[in-house]
Amino acid sequence: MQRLSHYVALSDASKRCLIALEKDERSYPRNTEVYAAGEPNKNLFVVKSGWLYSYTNHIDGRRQIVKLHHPGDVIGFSDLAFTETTTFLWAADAACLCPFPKDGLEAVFSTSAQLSALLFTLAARDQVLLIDVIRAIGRMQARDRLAYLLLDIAHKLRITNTSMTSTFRLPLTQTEIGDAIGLTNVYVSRSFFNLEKAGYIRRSGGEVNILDEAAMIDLCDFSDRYGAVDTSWFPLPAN
Amino acid sequence: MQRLSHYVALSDASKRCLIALEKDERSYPRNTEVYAAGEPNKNLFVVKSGWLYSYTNHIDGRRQIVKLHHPGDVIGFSDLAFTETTTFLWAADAACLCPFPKDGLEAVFSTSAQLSALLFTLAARDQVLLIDVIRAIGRMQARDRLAYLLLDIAHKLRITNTSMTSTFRLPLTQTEIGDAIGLTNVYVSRSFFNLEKAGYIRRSGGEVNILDEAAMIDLCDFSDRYGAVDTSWFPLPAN
DNA sequence: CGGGTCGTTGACCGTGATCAAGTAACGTGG
DNA sequence: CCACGTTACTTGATCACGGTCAACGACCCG
Repeated sequence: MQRLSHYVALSDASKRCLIALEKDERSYPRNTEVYAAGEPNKNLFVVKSGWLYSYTNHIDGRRQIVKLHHPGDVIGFSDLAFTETTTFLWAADAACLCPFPKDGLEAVFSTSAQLSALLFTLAARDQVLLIDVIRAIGRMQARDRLAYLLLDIAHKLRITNTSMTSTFRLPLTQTEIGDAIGLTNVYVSRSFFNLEKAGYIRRSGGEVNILDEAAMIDLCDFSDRYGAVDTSWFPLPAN
Repeated sequence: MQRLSHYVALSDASKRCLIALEKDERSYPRNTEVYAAGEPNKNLFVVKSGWLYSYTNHIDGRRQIVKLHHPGDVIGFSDLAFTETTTFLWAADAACLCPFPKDGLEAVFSTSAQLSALLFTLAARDQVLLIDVIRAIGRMQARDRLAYLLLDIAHKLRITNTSMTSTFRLPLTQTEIGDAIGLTNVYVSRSFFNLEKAGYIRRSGGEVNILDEAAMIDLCDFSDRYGAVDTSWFPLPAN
């Protein structure tokens, strides 16, 4: 809810809707599966804390990580259209989630046009983020893909943590990073070394420090999608 | 509208909303740009006829095609969150589009919770389709990526054209196909040859015939996303 | 101390990119 | 009707990026 009111002034009705959705909560230890692909999906989840990711499996055992989830994210929009989940959800770090039933959204659409529009907009932005990933994986060399991923994470973390400078903890193994950007763990290691050697980043103890953000933005032609969203067309909060 | 009522019985209010959106129309010849990335985006478009695609440019001149658009598709959801377009839109074939202003959606959200939910669901499905592309580009070898693309197109065309068997016209150059699945035109040519040699497809005069769909589905672990969508949680059409 | 996971590094290999040449189809204008 | 230019597709030769396999060290935890 904090995260949502960041974008637009919510009406009281909208706020009541949201509070109803966040009442429950559940904890998951590090390295546990929240759900598997193909399960009936009745819930969406709001991330209260922790890092998680959604992934799919490939026939030969390889994985593709599709989305990283951080505090404030809503997980499960993309599976709304289906009765079964299409991806696996994994807690990369100890996490706390607020599950709420899919038909809780029914109440949102019926009572708050404003909130509906906002959720729709966030789903739209998710699409753009996925498109950015496609661009990175489809047309960038290894080092630039890694630069892209690091910038994306940094910018995303800055939404909720405005005090964050350019250093952040990265609780993912290099295998996981590779699964996110279509590389092997070995080449992730080499790409890290490349970025470090060039003076773009520094690593120490599970933390990454982005030293030359401007140069890295050039490498991968990065655009920040996490800033303001266009709310000009939204219905009036009156209703 | 035809396409939408395919999924759920629309209320009269919903239908009136839709008709208002489709009143205008505009034609584009083959190989023309509808809009460029970075333009102010005021409109969404419904495709009445033709093939189009959205793409992004990369620094070194390479392109990444991100979505193919066919009759019945709504173009522009993904850019709702932004005041400027994030991709280019190109008519790969003579096309006819119905533009409608972004704030036309405001009316939808205010008057029809049902229609809002449906549009939301379709946007959600689009996300899953993008995830499928990420999986293909990130973790499949060339031949399987092409198999994936062909299957995706075939299944999509079958939504609106139920009589379609397994043969369809493919009005894209091999360079464009490569831009869609992260390959060069040369390797697209070779991958086509592979699929043909293996007896999976046959080509003639701009048409593709899928001979062994089951085998191709195995190659790329394909799932059809275009069938039914889950409408069970939708608000009642009463309002 | 032993076992496990994770990251790093080296050697080698293969997929797909790159470069280039050749062919076919098509539209244009003389 | 042919000459011409353009675009698309194919095919061959070569190359390089990143995959694969393997070994080793660091670290953590029991």
